Amino acid sequence: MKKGDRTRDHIIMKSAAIFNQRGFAGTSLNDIIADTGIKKGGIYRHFASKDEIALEAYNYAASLVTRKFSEAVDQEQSASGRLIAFFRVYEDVVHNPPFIGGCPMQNTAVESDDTHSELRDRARQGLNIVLDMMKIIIRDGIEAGEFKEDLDSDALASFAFSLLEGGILLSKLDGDNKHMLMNKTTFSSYLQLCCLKSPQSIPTNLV
Amino acid sequence: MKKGDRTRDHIIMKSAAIFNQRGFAGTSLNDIIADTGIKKGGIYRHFASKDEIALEAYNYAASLVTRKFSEAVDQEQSASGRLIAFFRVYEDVVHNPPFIGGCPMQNTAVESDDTHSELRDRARQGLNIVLDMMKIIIRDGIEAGEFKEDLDSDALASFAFSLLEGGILLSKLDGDNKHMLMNKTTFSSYLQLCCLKSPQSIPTNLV
DNA sequence: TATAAAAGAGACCGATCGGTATCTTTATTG
DNA sequence: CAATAAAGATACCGATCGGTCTCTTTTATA
Repeated sequence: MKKGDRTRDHIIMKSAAIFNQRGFAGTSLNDIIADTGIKKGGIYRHFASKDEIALEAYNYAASLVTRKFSEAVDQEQSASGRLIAFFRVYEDVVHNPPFIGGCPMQNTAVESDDTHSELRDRARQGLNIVLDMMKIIIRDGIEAGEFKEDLDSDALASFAFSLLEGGILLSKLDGDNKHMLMNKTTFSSYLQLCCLKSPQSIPTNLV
Repeated sequence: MKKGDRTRDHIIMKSAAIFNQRGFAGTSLNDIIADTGIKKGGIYRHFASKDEIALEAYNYAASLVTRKFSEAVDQEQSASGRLIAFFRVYEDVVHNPPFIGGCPMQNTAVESDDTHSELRDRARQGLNIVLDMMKIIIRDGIEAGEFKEDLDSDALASFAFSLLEGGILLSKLDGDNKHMLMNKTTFSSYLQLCCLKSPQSIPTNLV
C-alpha cells in the first residue's frame, strides 16, 4: 500500500467523524485540515471536491456500522434475538455509539433529504441494506417455525428499524439512553407476544 | 399591529420553511433574502443575528406542529385513538407534512446535536412537550380503565414517539409513505393486543 | 398635514468558503 | 544512489459568508 493511499484513508476516516457530527454543510475544509493535519493542497491531491470526501466518508461510516450490526446479529441464534441485536449496537448511543456522532444513515438522511441528492441516495442505500438484513432474519424465523406464518416481514422490518432510529434520536437528544433501552424492552415483549408461534404465542382468535 | 411586527412575522414564517428543509448551516442569509424579498438591512432591523432568526423560526414551526397534534388528538375519544392520532398528522409526510421539510424537532435535533446548543435545547423542549402529551393520554387511559393498570406510561410514550419519528425518517428517505402507514397499523395492533384491558385483552397469564 | 420615528435599501466590512496553481519535499524504483 | 514520480505545503483565487453602517423611504402620530 502506497503512502498516498494511506493518507487518503486517513482523510476519509477523520472526515467521516466530523461529517457525522457536524453535517455536510456544517463541516468546512478547514475543519478537515485541522483534524487530519494535512493541508489543503495535500487533501485535494486525493479528492476532487468536498462532495467526493463526504461520499467516501459516508461509505466508510455506514459500512463500519453495518459490520457491527452483522457481528451482533451473528452472535444470536433465534430470529427474535437477532432482531434485538440491532438495538444492542446502539444501547449506549449517548456515550458509546458504533460510530461517533450517531447513526450515519440518520444524520445523512435528515440533512441531505432536501438538499444533496447524491448523499441522500447513499443514505437510501443504507436504509435498504439494513431493512433487507431484517427481512431475511424475519423470513428465516418464519421458515424455522419461530415466527407465525402470516407475519408481514416488510411491516416488522420497518417497525423494528423505525423504533431503532427513533430511539437513537430521542436518546441522543435527551442525553439519556433510557429511550433506547425502553424501546428494546418493549419491542422484545412485542415479539414474544405477537410474533412468536409457540409456546408463548397468543390465541389465534385474537390475532 | 405595526408594520414592523408584520414584517418580522413574515421573515420568521418564510425562514422557518427554509431552515426546516436545508438546516441551519445549510441556510444562508441570502436564501432568506431571496425568499422574503426583504434586503439584509431590513432583516437585521428585526433580528440581531442568524441565530435569533433560527430560534424564532424553530419556535414557530414547532408550535405549529404541536397545534396540529392537539387538533388531531382532540378528535379522538379513546386513549388508543388519541395515540394513533399522532401518526395521522404525519400519514402523508412525503407529500403533505404538517410543516414543509418534515418534523422540526427531528431536523433540529439531528443537526444541532453536536453543534448548536441553543437549538438543541429548543428541540429537547419539543421532545418533552410531545412525550408529556402522550404520557397524559396514557395515564388517562389507565385511569379510565381502557389500558391495563400496570402499563408503563414512560415506556409506551417513548415507544410511540420513537416509532413516529423513525417512520418519518424512513418514509421521507424512501420517498414512500408505506413505512409510516405500516408503523401506524402495527402500533395499533400492539395497543389492542398488549395494552388494552378489555375486552380485547390477552390472557393475563401471558403478560 | 407636518414632523418625528420606524422601516428598509444598498453599499460596504473582514473573514471564511471551496478550489487551484506552483513549488518543494518525500517516496519509490531502476 | 540517482532519477523520477508521487505527495504535500504555501500562496492565492473569486465568491460568499454573517454582519454593520449610512442614507432614503415609509409609516404612524401630534
